[in-house]
Amino acid sequence: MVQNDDSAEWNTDDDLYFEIDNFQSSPKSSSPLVTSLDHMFATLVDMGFSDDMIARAIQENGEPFLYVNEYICLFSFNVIVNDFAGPNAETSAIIDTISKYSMNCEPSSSKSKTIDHFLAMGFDEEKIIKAIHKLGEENMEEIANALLSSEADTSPMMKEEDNMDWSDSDDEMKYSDLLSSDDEKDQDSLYSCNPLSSLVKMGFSELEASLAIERCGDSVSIADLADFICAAHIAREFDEFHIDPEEQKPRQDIKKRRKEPRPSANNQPLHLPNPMIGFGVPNEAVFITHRSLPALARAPPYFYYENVACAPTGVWETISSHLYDVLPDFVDSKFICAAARKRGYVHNLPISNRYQIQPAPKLTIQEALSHTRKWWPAWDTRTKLNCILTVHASAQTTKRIRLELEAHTGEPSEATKRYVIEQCRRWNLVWVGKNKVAPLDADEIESLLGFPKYHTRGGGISNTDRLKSLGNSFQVDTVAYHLSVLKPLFPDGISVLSLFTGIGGGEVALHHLKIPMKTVVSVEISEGNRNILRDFWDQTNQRGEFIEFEDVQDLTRDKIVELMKRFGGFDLVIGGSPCNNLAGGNRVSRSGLEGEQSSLFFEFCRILEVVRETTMEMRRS
DNA sequence: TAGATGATGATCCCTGGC
DNA sequence: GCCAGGGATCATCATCTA
Repeated sequence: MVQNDDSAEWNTDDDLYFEIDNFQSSPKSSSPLVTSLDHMFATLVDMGFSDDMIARAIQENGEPFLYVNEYICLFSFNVIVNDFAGPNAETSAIIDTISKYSMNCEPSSSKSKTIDHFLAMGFDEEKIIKAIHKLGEENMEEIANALLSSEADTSPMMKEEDNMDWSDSDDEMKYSDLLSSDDEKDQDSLYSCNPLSSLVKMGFSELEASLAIERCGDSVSIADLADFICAAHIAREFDEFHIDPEEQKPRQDIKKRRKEPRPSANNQPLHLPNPMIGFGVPNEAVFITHRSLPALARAPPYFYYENVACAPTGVWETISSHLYDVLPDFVDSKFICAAARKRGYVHNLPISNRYQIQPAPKLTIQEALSHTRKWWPAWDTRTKLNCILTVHASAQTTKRIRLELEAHTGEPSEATKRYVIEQCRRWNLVWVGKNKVAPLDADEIESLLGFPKYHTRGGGISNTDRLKSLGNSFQVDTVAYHLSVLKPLFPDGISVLSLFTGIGGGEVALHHLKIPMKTVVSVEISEGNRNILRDFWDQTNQRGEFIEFEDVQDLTRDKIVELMKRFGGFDLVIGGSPCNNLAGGNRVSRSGLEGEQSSLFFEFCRILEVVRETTMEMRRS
């Protein structure tokens, strides 16, 4: 079982990380733990249950699991924490759970979902069905590989960056694969005669091919047209693929409720997915493991950009177009922790084999803030907090609520309940006593956002600034989930260029993932935030080199080149530029990407481009 | 003077009704 | 398909207070 004990803080549980780390770095070891788990897993597979069902059943019975490398590793925390209690102790309960899944499973729903998924990617239905029949519908990745292989002759640009052998530790090999652009040129010349017929031959429908040509113009390459169609497929998957099968209805029954978004420069409107789980979150059984990354985005280094999802119309289209047309991974952190945080992440990271750092965050307010549980009235049914902002409720607000509640001797009136709930939602209030609500304090926010306890405490930063910095930060568990794919790629450590570092959410995520940081060049305007990160660096005994800059504009081309030559380049450029002019909470200057602060996004693009160019030059020489 | 407090809408999206 | 209503949102700024 995952420990409920609050003492299991990130910063004090190094032993636990050590065990996880060892387990992941040698997944094929013959330790009793792995042997037993492998045996149980193999036995259940032999019994005809799918990997997914087994994993879900084990999770439901209290055994979290991790996706490691190319296969699922079952992982028992009580084994580690309590010195191997034995995975077989709950095997019968797990089998019972799987049996229920099997009995309750609607074959058509899951299979149609798998078929729909690959249909949306443009594969032939007959081939999909054959692949599912041969490999099992739950083996999404193998099905995708099989389909890609079968399509290779007719659809060369469908090769996926995720199909690379990530276990290969030779970075040069991986990047050379990424950098290979000759294939792109060849395929363009191959299909340059008639774009429409070429796209149809590649398996796209005539309608979507002609639509792509109409949208993009007939002068663009076949590869770009194919990328456009694939991008549209993925965007559609955001809206449809993740819908609960129980709620999924025929397309003609879905009411069109949204206004048509303003088209972007490349005529590609972006939708926020509902539910907002992007390419997948840890607790969802279904997630996308492959995507078509535009050729331009495949060049090193890896980049990871974050900002608020609910930005003014057209902003994400602009961001995407400036970051090599990579589609944002829109994720609401409420699927990963107890607080909502709707963010868009544009990155060129692989998306398969992600895993969550353990122990996983608590998913409900009552679990995450257990000290509030006994005061929580039954009529306040909230289980998730709203987004943690930079401002919090005034004492007047909580006083008004207390007086309103104290006016009733028993159960409050319905009007009072409505008022209190509305205020609680608006200001993210939690129950701290009888008739007493309070805003979250900084310590609680640190915990909810996945930071080590007291991460922002001390160092001369005021409480107000502490709350402001936290409100502007990453949700560490969400970012760590995305960055987890880097773990097998950089076993010897990673060099990071961290822009708009804030209080170091990216660095904390890498530390939690136990990815050694060889170099961190950090750029952060706030002195208080720089102090916080420097303290973190010292307190966690980092051995790498740590360099700070105050302003992104100090990172001139010459400076970047100098730093890259000194450190051998950067493996990851990470950052979330200011959202001040994008955030809904801004009543004064929500002026979009052209705003005073948010226009710094273009500095992120400038610096990333210099790093990419310099990386190319360094690899050529 | 630094830090804390409290009042200040706009925008986007979803829901539900017609 | 349209529209009104409501919920949610990495905030800003003037004023107060110690």
